[in-house]
Amino acid sequence: MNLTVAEENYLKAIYHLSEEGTKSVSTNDIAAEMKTKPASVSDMLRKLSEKEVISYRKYYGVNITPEGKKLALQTVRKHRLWEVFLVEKLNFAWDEVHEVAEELEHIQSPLLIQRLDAYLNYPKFDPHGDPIPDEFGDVKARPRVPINEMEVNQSGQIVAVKDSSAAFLRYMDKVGAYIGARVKILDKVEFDGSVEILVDQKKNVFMSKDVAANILAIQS
Amino acid sequence: MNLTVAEENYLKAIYHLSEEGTKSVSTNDIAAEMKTKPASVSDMLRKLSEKEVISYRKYYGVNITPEGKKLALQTVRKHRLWEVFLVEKLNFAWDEVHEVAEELEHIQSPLLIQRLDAYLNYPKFDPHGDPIPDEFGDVKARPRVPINEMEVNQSGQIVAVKDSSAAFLRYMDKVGAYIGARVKILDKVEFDGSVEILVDQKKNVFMSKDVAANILAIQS
DNA sequence: ATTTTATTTTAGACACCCCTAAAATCAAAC
DNA sequence: GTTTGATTTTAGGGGTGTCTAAAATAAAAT
Ligand SMILES: [Mn+2]
Ligand SMILES: [Mn+2]
Ligand SMILES: [Mn+2]
Ligand SMILES: [Mn+2]
Repeated sequence: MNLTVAEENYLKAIYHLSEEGTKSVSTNDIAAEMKTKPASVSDMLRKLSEKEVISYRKYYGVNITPEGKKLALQTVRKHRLWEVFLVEKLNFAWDEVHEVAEELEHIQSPLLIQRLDAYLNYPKFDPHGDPIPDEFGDVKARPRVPINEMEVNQSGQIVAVKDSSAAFLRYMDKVGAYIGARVKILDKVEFDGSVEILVDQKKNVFMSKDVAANILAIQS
Repeated sequence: MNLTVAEENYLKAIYHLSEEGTKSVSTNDIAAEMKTKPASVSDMLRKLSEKEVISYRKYYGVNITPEGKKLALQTVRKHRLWEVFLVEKLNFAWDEVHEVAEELEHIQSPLLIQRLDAYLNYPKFDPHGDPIPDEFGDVKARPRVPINEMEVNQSGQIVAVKDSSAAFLRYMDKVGAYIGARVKILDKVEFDGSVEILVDQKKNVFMSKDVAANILAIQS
């Protein structure tokens, strides 16, 4: 099955939205994710459905098929490998890679990806801590907890961010919260869920629940 | 001026054809180069003309404008830098890079190209010996002579190939004629222009005029 | 059960890029 | 100068992907 660039982008979005919840994905959600209008989404859903990468009942939302998931994971794999390349080899900051990877992920060349993977030494995670699927689409999932759900006095290690936007990543840089940093929950405010944490054993940071929910850690 | 991928490809083709001769470029030549139909070319010429990257009088062929040349050279620069990357870093053979570079050259990111250039140590030539324009579009031209135009007993060094097709490059590999190899003209057949050469001071190779015309050398 | 509201789909339109077939134009031969 | 032949353009149409406005449908409220 050959997909166009637009189809690949839609399918990847549908895959990501599918992973978030267990229910089928709505037209509006896809439109929001893709920054297009629902009418455009309906049109695309018909095409993706014809190519049998999604299953689709009008008005009742979308489910990705096994074939569709496999294709989406290939795109995710390419996206994340390119992100690693940009950061590790070309010295991009982790908040500068997303847009470029969004283009690079559509280059069609199995050899290229195979060689890139080898060149990068078969990385397992991208610069944002997200797992890189292998060539068969298998993902090594790590248990990850948003730090606002950790208990006071618990320690852990930051392994990923949920939000990879440049704005959020720059905030992470600002407070010294990099992937791999140790964190300890010092205090939680019951009222609004905000937390105070110790980052990297040296810096106290106070953050809202919304921010904390985007920082994922393994507890230790 | 923003060009679509198709427009970039056409403009690059027009640039290459312009460099070959001094006359303006014909619709048919562009169609042949782009492997499309003349009707499609006419359509595209109208668009490129509106964007003022070519000057175009109906029925009288095309000339590239200074602005168009600058844009074409940016695409050429990206194409050749990616080719170097593929060969030097990802161990592609020089006959495997063209198709992939044809896609990679359209990635939009000035930072990416600047970093790639630095990462590759500011290469001056691509794997086929073609010069890489700098960021301002300046090209360092080398004097290059097709080896069928060299005299008997003259020596030189292969610096480029005119034809970069996989088939021709594999022939080059087969006869041991790599970029940088020394060559000496041993004999020329008046009748059909074919030549016998000594490659790399060790291998005698007999080739047709057509083949020899695609191997470019500096005389020494 | 009916009305209201939110969501989703369809209709119609436009930009892009390609095609075939037909018409227009240029250049060469007579 | 007129005819002929090659080249080029235009006309018309198909596929992709987007949009706005209107219609259809589902879900929620009464
Ligand atoms: Mn993308
Ligand atoms: Mn990422
Ligand atoms: Mn290209
Ligand atoms: Mn080249």
